[in-house]
Amino acid sequence: MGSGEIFFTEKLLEWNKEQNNRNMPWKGEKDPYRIWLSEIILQQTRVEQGWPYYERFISHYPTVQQLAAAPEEEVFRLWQGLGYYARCKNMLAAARDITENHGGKFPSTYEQIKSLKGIGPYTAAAIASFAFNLPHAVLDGNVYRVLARFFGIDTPIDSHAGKKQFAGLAQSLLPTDNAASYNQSIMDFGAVVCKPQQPACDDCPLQKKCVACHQQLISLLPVKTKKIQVKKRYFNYIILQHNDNIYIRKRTANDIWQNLHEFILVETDSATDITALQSHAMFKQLLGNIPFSIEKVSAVSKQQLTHQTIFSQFITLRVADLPTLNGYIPVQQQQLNNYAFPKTITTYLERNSLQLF
DNA sequence: AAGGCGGGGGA
DNA sequence: TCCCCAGCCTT
Repeated sequence: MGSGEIFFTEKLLEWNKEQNNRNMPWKGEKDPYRIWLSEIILQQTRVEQGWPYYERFISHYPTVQQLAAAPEEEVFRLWQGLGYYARCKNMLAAARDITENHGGKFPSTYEQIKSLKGIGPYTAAAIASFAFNLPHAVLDGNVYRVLARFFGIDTPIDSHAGKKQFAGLAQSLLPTDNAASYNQSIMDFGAVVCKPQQPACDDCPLQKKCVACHQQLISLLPVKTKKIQVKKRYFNYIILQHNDNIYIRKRTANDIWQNLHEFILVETDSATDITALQSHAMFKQLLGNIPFSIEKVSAVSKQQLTHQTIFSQFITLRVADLPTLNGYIPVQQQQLNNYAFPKTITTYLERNSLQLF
């Protein structure tokens, strides 16, 4: 280990001891179940956003056995609004795996932890170090940024070479007898001091040897190469009502919002008004032979996702008879809150008092 | 190796 | 608008 590396680790631990006042409910937690829950919730998610979800899950499911025994729909309802819903599905699968195949005891080696669904290198290292003090360095967005800046590394962090390089460096910096504390420190440091925008370099205890700070590279590091393409989609949701029944289905396609529910969807490749929509093939296929009256047409709402812009419009139709619609089931309006919906739909439901949340 | 997957906050 | 957030899985 060079002098820069020793300086880095020592100063970081010192900062943690003397200046780090970041507080979170899972910090210092030793129960691997609770640590795991927090880590899954926090994947690609800001602490402030995940915090209330963590509290809710712990309160509903204090143990992994209780989570494993929960109905899937109930768990998705608790996850509703948090995004990246595959995490929820995988989390439940892992909970059931632990209760069924690990005797209800959370696995305690890095490899066993990492083999659980939804747990990759970062989460495995976090659980292994926090719960069991095993010497595995975490490598998350914070760590990439702190290391790239301090050591002046411009290898793209979203490349294979970059991942390998940063993983090796991170591991070499880890004090193997103090993994939990060190891992917590570097992430807190990245979140509080070495922030993405306007880092607090003036108060930074690492500044003396920080390459980015000395070479004016703060805003250039870390380097990312991939740029995402945002595509536009137009969702026309038919809220088909018969008395107090509304038709919904679970999304199963290889697409966004998998395992969440939605109304009758007619997706079009451009903005479409109600008249044009009625001649759309999908509309005719679903509703062509059913007499209906148009009750309400909403304004178009826009939801910006990372990789898609969703324009959605809600059209309320009323029918006199209870039709059979391929793939959709009628649900009583009061029962809608038993199902998980994507944000764009819950927002509509709230605004139109169709459901109490 | 690359692309897909949510939602929200801040610049 | 764009970027980032305690990343992971699939192809």
